[in-house]
Parts: sequence; C-alpha cells; structure tokens
Amino acid sequence: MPKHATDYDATRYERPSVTVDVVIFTLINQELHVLLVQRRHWPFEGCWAIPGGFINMDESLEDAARRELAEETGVRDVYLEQLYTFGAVARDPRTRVISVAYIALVRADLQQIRASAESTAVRWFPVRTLPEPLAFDHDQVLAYAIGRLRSKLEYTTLAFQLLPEVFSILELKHIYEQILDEKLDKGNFYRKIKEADLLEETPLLREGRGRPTRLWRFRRDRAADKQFVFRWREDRSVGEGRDEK
Amino acid sequence: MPKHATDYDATRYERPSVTVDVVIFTLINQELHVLLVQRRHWPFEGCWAIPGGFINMDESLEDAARRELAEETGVRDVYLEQLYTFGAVARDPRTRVISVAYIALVRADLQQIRASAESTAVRWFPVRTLPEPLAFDHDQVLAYAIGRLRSKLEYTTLAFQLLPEVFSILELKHIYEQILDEKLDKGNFYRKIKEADLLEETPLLREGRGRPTRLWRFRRDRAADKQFVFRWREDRSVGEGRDEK
DNA sequence: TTGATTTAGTGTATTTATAACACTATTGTA
DNA sequence: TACAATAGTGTTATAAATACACTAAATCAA
Repeated sequence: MPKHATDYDATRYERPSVTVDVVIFTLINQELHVLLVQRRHWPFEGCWAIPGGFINMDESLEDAARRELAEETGVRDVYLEQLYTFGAVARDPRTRVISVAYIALVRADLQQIRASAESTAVRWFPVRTLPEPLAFDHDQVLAYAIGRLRSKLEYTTLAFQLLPEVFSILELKHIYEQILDEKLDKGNFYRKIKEADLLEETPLLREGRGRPTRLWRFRRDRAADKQFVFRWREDRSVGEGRDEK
Repeated sequence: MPKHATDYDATRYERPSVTVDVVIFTLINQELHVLLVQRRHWPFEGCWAIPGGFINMDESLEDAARRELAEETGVRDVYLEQLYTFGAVARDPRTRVISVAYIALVRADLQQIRASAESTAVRWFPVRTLPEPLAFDHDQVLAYAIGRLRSKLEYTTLAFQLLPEVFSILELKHIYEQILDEKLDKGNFYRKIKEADLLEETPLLREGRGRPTRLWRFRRDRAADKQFVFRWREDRSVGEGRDEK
C-alpha cells in the first residue's frame, strides 16, 4: 500500500534483493545445450547454477540480463525474453531474493565462455543430461524455460536465432526436433516452411556424403510483422501460468 | 555477481522496491471490466491505477498478489496468474520500483469493492472505455494483460473462471466474444465445446423471452489434465516476450 | 563404370478441422 | 394462431494436417 501514498519513506521498509538469471540456450552439434556455472561458495557450493546476478539501480531488467549475458559469454545482440519471476520466500538461504529469469538464445560458434570470480567453471550442458542437483530452485527455472521454448517455437520464428546466417532446411527441421523432442515429417516440414515464405534462397550449396543441400537465409523483414503459426502438434504444453509457492 | 559469492553482505547494496500489481478482470452485464483505483496522492494524483502494493518479506509473490486482491475486493480462491515483471528505471518517480504484475479473474457478483487509505475511489471500468491517462506505465501493463488474456483463452479453460457455477453455452460464447472482441459462429461454438467434453449437463433450465436454455456445469476434473486447444482463429497475438525499456 | 548407399527434396491421397450458413425447436405474446 | 425471439442441430465446401511413396543428385565400393 505504501506505493500509493505520498508519505512513503523509501528507507523505512525492508526490501528483498532482486536478481536477474539468464537461461542461455545454444545448439552444439545439432543438440540443444544450456550454459551453467559451477558455484565456488556456500550455499550450494560445487553445484551447477544458472548464471545471474543482482541488478543495478540504474539499469532496466533487460539491460541487467544483457549485462549478465555479456559477462558470462561475451555476446551481444542476441534474442532475449523474460521468462518468469521466481519469488518463493526461502529459495535462497542467505536472504530474500526475487529472481527475474530470462531466456537467451545464442549461437555457440560466436562466443568464448569464461569462469568468473564466483564460479569455478562454466560449461555447456546438453538439456537431456543435466547435472544433479542444481543450485537453488534452478531445476524448476530450467524446466520452465524449456517448456516455454517449446511452446513458443510453434508460433514464432525463434528457432532461427540458433542458426547461422545460412543453413539448410533439414538443419532447421533438426532444431525443431531437438527442442520439441519429437520426430517431424520431412515432406510436411518442407511444405510448411516454404509456405510461410520466411526463407530466401541463396546460390550456395553444401556438399556432403549424399546429394548436396541448398542453403537458405532467414528473411528478418517478413518475420517482424507476420505473426505466423507454425504448429506441429495439437497438444501444446502450457507456456505460462506456473505454480510455485 | 554477489549472488554467487559467500562474502556477500546483504546490507551493503542499494535495493529497488518490489511491488505486486494485480490486473483484476471480471464480467459485468456480459462485458469485460477491469478494476482500477484512483490515486489520492502524488505522483499521478487523481489518476486511475492498477491496484498493487509492496511485498512483505515473509510472503511469496503469489501470496502478495492474493493479499492485494483480498484488500481491494475481498475475494479469495480466484484464478491468479503471473503476467510479467516491469522494471524500467524511471517508471516510478519516487524510487526504483520493480513491479511483478498478475492477472486475476473474478466473478463480480461475489465481492464488494472498497476504497482504501491511498485511493479516493475504486471502480470497475469496461476495457473498451478506460480512463485516460493511467498512472505510471499502467496503460502498458493493462494492454499486455488483455493481450495475454486473449491468447490464453484460445488454449486454456480460463474463461470458465468468469462464469457462475451453472451457465448456458451461449453465455460462454459471449465471454469468448467479449475477450476476443470478435463474433463467433453459434453452430461451430456448440460443436467445439461439446467435442471438448468439458461440460456436464444439469437438469436446470433458464426461462427467458424465447426458448428456455439448458444450463451446464464446468467439469474441473477434465480441464486439469486435458491441455485442450480451443482456437477460433489462426493469427494468435503474441502472449509473451514484450519489450519495455 | 555401374550399382548400392546416402542424403536431399517433391508429390499425393486420406483424414481431420474450419467456416459459413440453412434449418429445426420451444417458448412468450399480440 | 401466427410471429417474434431465443435456443440448438445439421450439412456442405474448403482448407489444413498427416502419412508415406516417390524422384534427384551426389559418393563409395566393386
């Protein structure tokens, strides 16, 4: 209630700490990975955790997320989206901490990761084989992030954030399969992606064992206005509205 | 970064305030309304605002949202869902405030609203004719809430939260039309809702001007597991991933 | 050099969902 | 008794999703 009173004295109230955690996804060898840091100190010493840190008073939440991301991976200009805010009372044994979680999608080839003062190691983990246990409530955060990633994949162009400048249609299909964790039909995938008209053909081919494959470029202009639907199955998992407590 | 260090002194850092704002929707005369409070003091004195307040150190975010909701409307056991966290640096001229916004769906018949110390008035507004301007960035928050409501309506059973225990199928259709802001076909609606198998017939009828209408009850058991898709149009508006800054 | 293997890409038929709209049903009321 | 009003059903045309068979272009191994 103080919020709507003018006689509110900002210093009078005890306040929680606010952190920003960033779940950073990438694709390595066609497999979905997430970046985790290993904690150097108590609590959860030695456990792996989602990178994050306190916000500064002069930066927005998203700025804070970008700063954290840069500190951990050195990348800029990536896809970043707010995931959820976790605020259970005892999620951090030290003090009351409210964490605004973000999802970031980066291209693994573009960055070098590095450990920092608080972590003994930084590593990419395949989402299928995560270390156990994670620090704090980070298993929840991560599970929620993966769920969100899946549900958004079906109606946004977010998969392209994980791909290099040029790519083949079957590589794109592979990303969808990785994230959705399900096989897709090749013919139907070709048809849908062509219909969506989001790709631009390049003159490039990539040679391999079999027939060479055509390479395509993502048309960012189209993706902007076009809120297109790109669904592969009827039962969508819920994208929001989680319970904590 | 202090988050992952053990030598972190919680008192050393300046901290933002954290509030919880609750966008409370209801249906009055078959029309979607939102609850706003009129501010008594600076800043935005006299402006209408989304009800909210500071969180206590010993309550979770959702608990705080429920408390606020109870304080403003006196209701309990309603649908509540986290919407988004707004954290632009200067959104509150008094101090740095981070607001975790929630959506609540209530049945208007169940509560009496009342003004509190900080507000001169509390009122339900039809979402089509909102007062201008709203306090803080609350126009943004509200627009985002309505967008979320629309997109979730299509693949969840959330519309039932706005209805009384028993209702007619055409009343349900009316809610969909109100929230989606578009006319739906009667026959197709009947077919879809029947197929979904979420309703239980009651022996009740309601008499009116024309043919009496059958009343139905929502089957909560079905809704739980069944993540059913209840879509009425292809172009879904984006449910998350807003920009602020 | 030829045929098997491998990866790329196209075509098509069946099933299922959507959308539009015409029709029947049951009440009150002039 | 007929007509206005509201409730509810059925039918048909079109579009989308799915499954799967097919063609294409390269390498590899005899």
